[in-house]
Amino acid sequence: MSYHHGNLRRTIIDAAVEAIGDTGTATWSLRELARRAGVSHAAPAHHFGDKAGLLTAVAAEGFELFADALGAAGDDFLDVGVAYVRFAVERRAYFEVMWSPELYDTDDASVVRARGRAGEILVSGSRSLPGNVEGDWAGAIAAWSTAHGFANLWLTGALPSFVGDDPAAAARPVLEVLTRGRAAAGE
Amino acid sequence: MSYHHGNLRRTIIDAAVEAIGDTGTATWSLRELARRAGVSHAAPAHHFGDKAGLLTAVAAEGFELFADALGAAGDDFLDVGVAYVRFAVERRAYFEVMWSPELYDTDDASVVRARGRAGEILVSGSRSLPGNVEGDWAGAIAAWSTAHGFANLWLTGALPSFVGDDPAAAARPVLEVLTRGRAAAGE
DNA sequence: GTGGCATCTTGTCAGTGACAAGATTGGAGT
DNA sequence: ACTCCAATCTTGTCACTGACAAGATGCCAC
Repeated sequence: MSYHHGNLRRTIIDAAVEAIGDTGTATWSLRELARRAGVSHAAPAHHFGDKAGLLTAVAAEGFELFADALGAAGDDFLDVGVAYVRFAVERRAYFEVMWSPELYDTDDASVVRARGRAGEILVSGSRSLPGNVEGDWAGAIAAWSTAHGFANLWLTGALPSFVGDDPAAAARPVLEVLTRGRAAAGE
Repeated sequence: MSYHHGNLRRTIIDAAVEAIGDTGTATWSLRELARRAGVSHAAPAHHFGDKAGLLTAVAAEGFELFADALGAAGDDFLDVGVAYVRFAVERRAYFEVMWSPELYDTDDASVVRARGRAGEILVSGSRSLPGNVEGDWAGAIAAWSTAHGFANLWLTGALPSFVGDDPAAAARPVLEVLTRGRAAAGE
């Protein structure tokens, strides 16, 4: 092992994401990540400043991955919603950090950019809501809230067991509730 | 100040709730709460064992208050949903702890009891969903998800500013989306 | 090939959670 | 009134943490 690690920044972020996925954001330490990477206890500080700096990097990367995942789902409201839930479960660590603004710097330039990209994709997805009219913010926010709420409830383990063990399959009928009767009612 | 505080348990819980409301669950320490209560650094440990024990007490009390708030809202789905959001914002500290299972002992007897009580009220509220049929778990979970998601998005500050500054007023039209056209479509 | 700079290390400090052992006190039983 | 006991709180201690300062190393542009 040479003096310079070579890819410490990437390694530390990956270790952080893994640790967060295992036990959350509070149970590990920068020093533990440093040990795991075979590096001194102060090395991560050079790249991230402090713990909030590391989590800022995780959040920024998370929003980028999130935007990618939503974008790949297409233009249909249901598909975007399912992708929203799928991302939350499959990349749980990123998702949890992203929505914990007290943990990182929400005004960081890379965070703002990535979050903006994800937001635009979300808005364009809500346009395919049946019966959607221009400026119907209640409908768009209801769709967002439902996907976000379902994802959070799934992650906290609060949902009853009969919804099954496949989050995407369970989310679809729930999101469909938002479309029931809407087209028929001509709203 | 006598040797025995007299009401340390209550005082520590209140101080914890206040601190969580200010800056979250990670920025304060048991020792700081002890100092604030004018008590030695190890006194809280007697009542709660450790930090998780304290948060377990907060969560249990939170679910009790939550059940009270939902119960007081009546039987209408919309009113219960609005009460859900209002509780999340007005008692933010309790709400955040309640839905952070990694912070406390979710199997604690008092937690299980209080959470069960809140769950029953929630289920009975979903029965008033327009077009509700017996066993329509997608509808009930959609309602729960929407209220829960809206509350979380509000708390994280993710919602656009045009929704206003009154969470209850903003939540109502969003929750109403779930009822649009449903009765008319006879579903 | 050398100077500069990003990268990483060593050293240190106050603060933290957790535990052990001892001090204090109110109150129940007699 | 007295004793004793259990709940409550204190003091002392340990390994660990985040944060900072100062120094060592080695890659790379020139």
